[in-house]
Amino acid sequence: MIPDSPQGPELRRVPRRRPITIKDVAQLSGVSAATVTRALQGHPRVLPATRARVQEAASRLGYRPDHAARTLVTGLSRTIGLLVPTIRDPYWSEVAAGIEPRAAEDGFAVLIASGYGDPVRAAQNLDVLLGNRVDGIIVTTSAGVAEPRMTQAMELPTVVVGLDPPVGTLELEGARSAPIATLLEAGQRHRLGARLSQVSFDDVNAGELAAQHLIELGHRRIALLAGPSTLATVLRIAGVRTVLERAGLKLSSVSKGGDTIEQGCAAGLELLRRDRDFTAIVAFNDLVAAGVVRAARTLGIDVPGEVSVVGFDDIMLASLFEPALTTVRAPKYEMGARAAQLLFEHMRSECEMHWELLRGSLVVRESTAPPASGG
Amino acid sequence: MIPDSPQGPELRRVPRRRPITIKDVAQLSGVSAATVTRALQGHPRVLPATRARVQEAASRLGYRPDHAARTLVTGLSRTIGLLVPTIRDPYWSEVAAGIEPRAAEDGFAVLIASGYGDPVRAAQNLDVLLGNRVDGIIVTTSAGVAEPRMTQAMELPTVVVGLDPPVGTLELEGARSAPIATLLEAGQRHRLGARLSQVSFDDVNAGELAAQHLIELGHRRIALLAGPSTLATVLRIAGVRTVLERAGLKLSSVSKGGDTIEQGCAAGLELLRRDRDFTAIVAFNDLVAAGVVRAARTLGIDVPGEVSVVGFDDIMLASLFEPALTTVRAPKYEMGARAAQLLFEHMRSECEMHWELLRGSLVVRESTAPPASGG
DNA sequence: ACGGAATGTACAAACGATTTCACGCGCCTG
DNA sequence: CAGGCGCGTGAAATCGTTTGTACATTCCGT
Repeated sequence: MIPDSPQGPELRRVPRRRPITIKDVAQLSGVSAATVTRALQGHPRVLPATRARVQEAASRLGYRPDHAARTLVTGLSRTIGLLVPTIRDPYWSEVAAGIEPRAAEDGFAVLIASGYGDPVRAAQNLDVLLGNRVDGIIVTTSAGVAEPRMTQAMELPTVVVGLDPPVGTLELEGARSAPIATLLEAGQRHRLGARLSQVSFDDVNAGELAAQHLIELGHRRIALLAGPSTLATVLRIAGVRTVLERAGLKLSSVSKGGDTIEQGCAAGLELLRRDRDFTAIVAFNDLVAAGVVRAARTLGIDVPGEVSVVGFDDIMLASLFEPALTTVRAPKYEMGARAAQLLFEHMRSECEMHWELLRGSLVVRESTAPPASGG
Repeated sequence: MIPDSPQGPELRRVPRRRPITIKDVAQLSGVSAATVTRALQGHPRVLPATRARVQEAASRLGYRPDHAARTLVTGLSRTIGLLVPTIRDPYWSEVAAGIEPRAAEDGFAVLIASGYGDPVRAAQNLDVLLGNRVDGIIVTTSAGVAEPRMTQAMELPTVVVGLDPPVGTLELEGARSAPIATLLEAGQRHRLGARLSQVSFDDVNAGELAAQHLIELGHRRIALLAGPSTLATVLRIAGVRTVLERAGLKLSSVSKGGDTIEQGCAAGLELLRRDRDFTAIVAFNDLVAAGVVRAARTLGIDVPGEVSVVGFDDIMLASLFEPALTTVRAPKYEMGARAAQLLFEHMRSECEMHWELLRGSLVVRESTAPPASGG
């Protein structure tokens, strides 16, 4: 939207030796530039002999088509943009890792930009992507893009990964169960273009899996540490509640747990110091779960002996921690791969807009066990 | 080198609505295209009034200069390439995180490619970068690029991060102390262009820091778990040896430790089961260190009570592990930032080729303590 | 043997921005 | 008062590739 800023610090015009162009190849192989293009692109109406001659010349000269020129005329950059909060976060770097090979498979490069959860920087960096004429964009909801419509207005194929629009107004306690249906409906409302899809982690199902696991172990009194005020939190809680209600139970308590190990530890300390009317804790994610475990250790409470703890995401730490954390694994890499796949289908217009939920899977490790006193 | 493959799967030519070009802005503001460029680029010889009119028109139309066209004529893409083994590795994603903001600061986008430690894929993906006309490249040594000269031949500004060329031939025991000097000399030998620099972690110093720490704690018998046959391993061992020799000591034992938590655990088990003639272990990296700790726990050996363990890198796990690992922190983010800085200086030709060593810093946590029996 | 496909190739016009050069104007200076 | 200089602007060339169209060749069937 905003016109480009001046080019910034002067870059010395590099005296690169004149690059090999298509004309050089044309000359060496004794044909026109047009034929060179067709020969190299596999156009059918080129004599095999000619094609061979051209290829020979091209590889001899080390010809490499100029991407910019090609983009200029075709309007396709063979590049996709990825906007994440920060690549430093292992969660997102794994999503990114899932995207890359799928893109490379089609010869696409991935342009990475970070939003840092800040609408201003996100918008700026998104602009860098758009300025680079990316053919499509994968953007994570928590990157900080204030207006998803921003990309839609561009009529660019877009895939949104994740499901964490800040829902500040949404009362944590108020949202008893937020069925996917209403969310889908909300998605329909936002529907501005058909070249948009979304890939999300099925938070409700994840909550259900966690709760199910604890119930099967025999726990009947379960506490929960919520995360920040995002849909992910709300949905996971909803999932937990659903399963509990089905078993005729309800959550012993719900309190703020944050989303870092320190916050988890603090919340854990507070929770565990109160008179304990629970035998298990569902933490918002693995970091919080690790924090709770640490808090328990500090208080001399055994995990899983006295309290079971289950987290979400299955970050690398989860398996290495002591005790190794039981968690609901979020298919991060797969989400990236799926997002890339959808994006390519959109770019080929082979796919209608839709919302895809990827299910997590329960990973049972050492932080959960049957309750001591049988619940 | 290899002529471009055919364009791959057909992308439907998107019926994007005609994008706003510079001509539209020119028309609306009643000037020529040339003036629009100058006005928006901050060229000095444009009447303020004209500039204002142009800017107004540009932002009203939502004009965004076409990157491809600009690249075509200027020869500069305002994009840098980054080649890492895989972005999935938190180590490299942190390096990448250090690069991005520096690039964004100058309006540069970062194109990411993965080498997966495989020369073939690395070369392919490097080709994608080069095809995209990146203005510079940051490549990690372990990405798998067989020929560093590949980029140099292109006369592209390049910064190499890391220092792990496979040194298969190098005998682990043979390399008593590989002074940085000889490495620098080797670097000089490879010197093909002056627009190349390297940023490395000072492995020798890191080894020294680790050894120094243990000696200061009072340890006198120290064992070492080496990593894979890379320079990093050799140099760290050299650093450790230097300090030990200065104190009139020598390593109790050196054995293969691998570079994963599992390998570390296996090696740790073997090491700890032998009659223990040491009170501390220097592990190749944090993962191996964590493996050793796990092995110790398995055998009922207390860390740090009976054996101290120190690692390298300070990966996120290190601080969260129990006991939290004492380690020598590798300045990953800073290495990325520094690499980006150097690259930009190269692009502006403000900087001679050089080899920069970034020092680690000792992070004392819980896995080290004075020896029980006073060494 | 001849008209017309079918086929292979060349020519030239895009694509959208930057940049060189040239032009006209007003002002200063000798 | 005139020549020249600096300034602001426009016209046109240019970057390297793709692609629509036109031309030339070969080949077929009758």
